Amino acid sequence: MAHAPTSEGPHGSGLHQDLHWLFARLKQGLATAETAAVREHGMTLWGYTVLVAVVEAPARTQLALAHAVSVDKSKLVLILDELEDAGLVRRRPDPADRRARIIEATPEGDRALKAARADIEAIENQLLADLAPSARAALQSALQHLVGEPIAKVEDGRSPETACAPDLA
Amino acid sequence: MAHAPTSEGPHGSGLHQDLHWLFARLKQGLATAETAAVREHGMTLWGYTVLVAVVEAPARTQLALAHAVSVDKSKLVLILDELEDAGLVRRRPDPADRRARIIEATPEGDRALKAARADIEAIENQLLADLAPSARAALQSALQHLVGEPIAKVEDGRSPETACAPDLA
DNA sequence: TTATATTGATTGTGATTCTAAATCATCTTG
DNA sequence: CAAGATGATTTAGAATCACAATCAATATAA
Repeated sequence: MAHAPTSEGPHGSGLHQDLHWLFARLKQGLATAETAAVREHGMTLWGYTVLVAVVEAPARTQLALAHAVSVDKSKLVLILDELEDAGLVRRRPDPADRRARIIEATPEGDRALKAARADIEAIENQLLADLAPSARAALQSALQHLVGEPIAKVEDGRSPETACAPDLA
Repeated sequence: MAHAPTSEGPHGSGLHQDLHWLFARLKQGLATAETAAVREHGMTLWGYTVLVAVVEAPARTQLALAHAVSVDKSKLVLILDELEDAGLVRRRPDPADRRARIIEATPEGDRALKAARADIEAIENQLLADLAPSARAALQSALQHLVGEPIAKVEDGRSPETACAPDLA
């Protein structure tokens, strides 16, 4: 595998060194590992993501929740169905607005989330294990910063906001 | 583990700080930006990825090529169809093995790839624009290192090799 | 108040996409 | 030459997704 691509030069070096590939690959690896992890706590990766949002930034409506996790509202319905069937969240009617449902984690949901989160952190810590603490911090901070950046070159009047919803699968 | 998952600061930003979310989000952002970029050169993102592999690490068989880019062989067929229809690659019968097809880039494919690659590098450079050169180098090197790491905790006898094929869409 | 429009949740639909098996031709091995 | 393996392609089925359509409830305006 250790192919030495001819004369690296300033740009193009190893086969895939572009950010997109690196991100895609790392994301995918984490996705499968974490999918397996959270399944043992009765949820899917989407469920986990939504549950985190429910616990940490409770929203008064599913619409707001959907926006918070960057998922389509119609998809959120299914995710919540799963979570509710698993007994991890409850859809409570909002007394102030009978259309809305207040989503709240059940005690069991809280417990499951804590456990799942611990597992996920373990996975991610293990991935980062070989990195020096400084490199680790630098990575985290760089990534955190980049997610805030608009990516598309805003040529005309195009909104840089479009296209951010990641599929976690 | 100096990890502060607790919701600090102004709500909304500290929500998802796990690696998986960061990677997924960054990958998605780059995916849409780069998809648009390569389309102007007559290819899709998968096509671009395959074309890079074809040029930089020519494989004697589609199977090997599929493995190189971590894509299913049946999917590679469609990707190559696109590239061939666009006149960017050629399926040449292998004189030594009439089953196999040698995939090679056409002159036009070479040109298109160079142009597309320049665009992609521009996009990625712009994304990294705000990072200090040192942080940039650190990020690149950290990511490069991480992709080599096995991710799944190898509990039983499970292979860490499984589950690496990223979907670039 | 009534009428209209907006919001929130859900359901349905069409299109897209991936995986896995089946197919066909060719090669290799016994 | 027969039997199995390999390479490319096709097909079929499932899964997923975005988008429109629907239904209920609220807000707004006349």
